[in-house]
Amino acid sequence: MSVDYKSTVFLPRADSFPMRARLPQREPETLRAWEDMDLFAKVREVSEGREKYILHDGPPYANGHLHMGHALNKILKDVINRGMQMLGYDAHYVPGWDCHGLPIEWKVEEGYRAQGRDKDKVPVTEFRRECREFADKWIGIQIEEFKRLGVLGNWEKPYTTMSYDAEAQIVRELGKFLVGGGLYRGARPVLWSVAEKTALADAEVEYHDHTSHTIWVRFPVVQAGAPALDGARILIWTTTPWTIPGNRAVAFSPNSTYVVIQVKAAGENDLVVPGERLAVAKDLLEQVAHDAKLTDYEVVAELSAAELEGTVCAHPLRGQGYEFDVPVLPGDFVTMEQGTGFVHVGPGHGTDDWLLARKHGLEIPENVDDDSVFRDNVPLFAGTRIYKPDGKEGDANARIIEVLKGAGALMQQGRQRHSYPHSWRSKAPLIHRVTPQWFISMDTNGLRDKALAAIDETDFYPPAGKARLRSMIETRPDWCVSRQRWWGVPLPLFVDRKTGEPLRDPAVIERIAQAFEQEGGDAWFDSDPKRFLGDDYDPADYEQVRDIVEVWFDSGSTHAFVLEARPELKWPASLYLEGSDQHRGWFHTSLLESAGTRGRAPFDGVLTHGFVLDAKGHKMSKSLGNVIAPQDVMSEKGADILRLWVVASDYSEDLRIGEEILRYQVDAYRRLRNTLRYLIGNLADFAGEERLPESEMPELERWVLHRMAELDSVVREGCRRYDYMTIYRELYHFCAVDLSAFYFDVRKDSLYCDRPDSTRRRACRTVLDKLFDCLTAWLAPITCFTAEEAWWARGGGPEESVHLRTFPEVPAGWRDAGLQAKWDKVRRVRRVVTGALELERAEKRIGSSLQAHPTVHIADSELAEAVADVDLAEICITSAVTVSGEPAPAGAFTLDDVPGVAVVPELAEGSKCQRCWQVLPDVGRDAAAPDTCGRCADAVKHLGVAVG
RNA sequence: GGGCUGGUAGCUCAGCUGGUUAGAGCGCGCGCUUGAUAAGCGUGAGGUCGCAGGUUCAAAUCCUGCCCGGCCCA
Repeated sequence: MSVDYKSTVFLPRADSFPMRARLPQREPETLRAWEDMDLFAKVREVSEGREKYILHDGPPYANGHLHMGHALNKILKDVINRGMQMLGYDAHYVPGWDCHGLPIEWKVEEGYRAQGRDKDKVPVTEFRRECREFADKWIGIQIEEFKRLGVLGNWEKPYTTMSYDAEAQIVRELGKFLVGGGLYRGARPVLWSVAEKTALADAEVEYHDHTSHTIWVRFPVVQAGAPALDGARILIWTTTPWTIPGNRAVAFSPNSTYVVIQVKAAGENDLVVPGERLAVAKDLLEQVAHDAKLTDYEVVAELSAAELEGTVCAHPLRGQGYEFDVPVLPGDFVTMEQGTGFVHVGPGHGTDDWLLARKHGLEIPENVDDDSVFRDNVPLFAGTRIYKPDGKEGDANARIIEVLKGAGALMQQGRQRHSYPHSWRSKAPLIHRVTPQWFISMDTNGLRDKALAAIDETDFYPPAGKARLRSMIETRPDWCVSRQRWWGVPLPLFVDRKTGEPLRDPAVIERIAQAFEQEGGDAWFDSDPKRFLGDDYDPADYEQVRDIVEVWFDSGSTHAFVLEARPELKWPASLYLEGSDQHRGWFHTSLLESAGTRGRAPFDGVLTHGFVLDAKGHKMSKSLGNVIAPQDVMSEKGADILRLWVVASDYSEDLRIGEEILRYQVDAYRRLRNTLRYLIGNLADFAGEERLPESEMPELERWVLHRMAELDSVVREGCRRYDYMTIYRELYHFCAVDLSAFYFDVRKDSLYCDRPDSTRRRACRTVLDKLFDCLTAWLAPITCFTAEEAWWARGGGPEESVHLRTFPEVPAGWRDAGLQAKWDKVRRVRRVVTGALELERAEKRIGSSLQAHPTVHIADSELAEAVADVDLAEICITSAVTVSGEPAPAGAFTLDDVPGVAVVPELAEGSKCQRCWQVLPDVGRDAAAPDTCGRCADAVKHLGVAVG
């Protein structure tokens, strides 16, 4: 009997964009399509001549698979690049890799050990070749992994620090410091790995717990600064007995008070002599007495720090080869946390010590050799060893303790577990020792000041990065750029055998650079020195340095051999973007390198992101089993999910990731995808002629346009400020709350049932078309795969890829604050209606809201005015609404936060239209379309559909 | 141990220079729809704003200490 009108309803058709996204399968297909069309080249083509935006890639290290930190870093870079590109810039992104250095060298050595080969019997260049191959292999792997994340860049021509041109330029950069006098050879304490026989960079050091000897040693006063010290002994405490032979001073805190005590008795401690007088810090007296088991003592004097000045001690081993004086000096680094308040100073074994010694012109002994063995000239201890190659303790400490005991200098000994520096590779404990190393001076040529000034000229995101970098530059010591290893750029230095001075000749440097450009750094080892020295110098007069350049200088020079060398880029970079650890890493060294050679930073802006933590906010680690690999997310959920996670998170802090968090992103993704799908479905047969000028549109449409104008600002501003979290939140809210829950829901009736030529439907579809245009563009930097899929699903636009577009221009006229204010009020009234209907549903009086005909009593004049010319039935999705100015009857439905509105729900009169399901009085009047309302009957007839 | 940084509902985030019952979305519970359906709509319940003090008429917002996390450094 009843007619099936479904075929006359214009339901969305979105087969080309299914909800089942299958991202793990589809994304690789999209990638292939991009490769086939050479998307990156095309993007470059369309942006030719535009202002450049250059995000210079901080090079990841070429070993191992990507982890979540890499994924975060590269996705963030990609989102920003794409955003700037769509903002209208030419954002040419060149990825790069850091290739030299110990980790790779170590890996290759591990292979040697496994094969029983001896590294020392392999020619340097063969070893280096294997390192190069190792790096090459991992670059290839990482390229594929980065591409899978959706990262768009110049993968055809990435940069590497081991390319010949890079190695050559690194030599030239170092040459600038050399010729300018900023590079010098110095002896100063470095953290030295006995196991690897090399100095380590700060970044190569890890702190682990380590059990050390602790000793309390007495230094006899030979020249008292204050009478109370006459004949007394100064007590020091240290965890490194082996530094005692290197002692040259004792330091005290200039802000503390000290005491002299007389020992009366000591229990179970025959190393203390009753009657002797000892000087210690007042605050630490009790602790010292307890540790040294002084059972009875008396404070005989109290001394200010100033009274200590001028005091001189003897070395505790005076008479056995240690005859020099040991001055007692003020030192800011002395703390009252542990020990005695006096710190023994070994200028060769600590930075504080070294600085103090330099300040007071003390000797800086080089007591220990590469193997941590005391040299022949060290009395009593020559030949003893601090650490064995496997990191175990040698015989030095025991011997020193024994000798101190014999000399009556030792007062007490023990052990303490504490944090201690270790090598990141061998995990062996390190020592501080002075070695001849090459340094870039922070002060020659005003490098520190230049760098600090450059920081002030730089924009930091978030701003806190500025202070962080600044404080590091302010306090850092000279930059040690030499390493005693094989895999790196050779230090291009010849040292005059007579003077010990390096040859500072630009021509020599340039000859070295030329050779490296042709053959790479291997040329250094393969060539006769004459090749570099030319005819001007006699090779016999010079020693060729065999050290290599530390890797941070390599990466600090990328701006020179990438940004300056490639005409398609620009110097300085628009932005450097890395994790917050790079304040001491790449940001830091790039700044120093560039400030030293070019007088300014190689970047206009610096952006730092936090670290990826697990769901509970803890560091990811294999041992905790809380590691989430990007490859797994990729194969289970898809890159767009990971990309959503990145932009939904506040990258300025640490980011958490976990199963629940990812599931949340999957849900969010589905919502966004469904929004696109709804647009595509309702625009399936949209023709350009259908478009309606904005001026002829209903207010509801113009309200959507207004919202689009707002979103446009959010997107553009967010891109400029790298604030994607806000973009994401606003976009999502717009899709879920404004569109899906309101606009789409309200306009469903019109889209499905109105005549295609009706103004209302045409206006709506015009807006849907604009929405599609905007949303695909706005989402393109974020969900790059899905935005493209949607773009293609509609048959594509004028551009063959969504990524060739820029953000659509949104006419300023779309903004209408008055309309916004009015429709906010309309929606407030709507909420009261939907609330009332919910009660009706609970009471089972209605199911669909179309069954209702509420009466809305509005006492609030502003709300009444807002609603006056609005079809509330349409907006509330009911079949009818009666608006009344009469006072509401008792029991009418109200909401506390919408005063002045009361709703009395009733059932709609009439019968249900079989086409639009509204309940209307005029259903069934037109025999040509039985059981339909007037609007639908007209639509059906217009369609010319045979009914019945 | 030091510097920097953070700790707001189950989750991701808003809450500006202190001022009514701390917000949003998601998730969850309940209901509707079954013509966005591996969808959509409505609605409800969730928070001692890390803890403890203090300043103030008033603090999630300011101060101090502590606890827990992170980065960097020693």
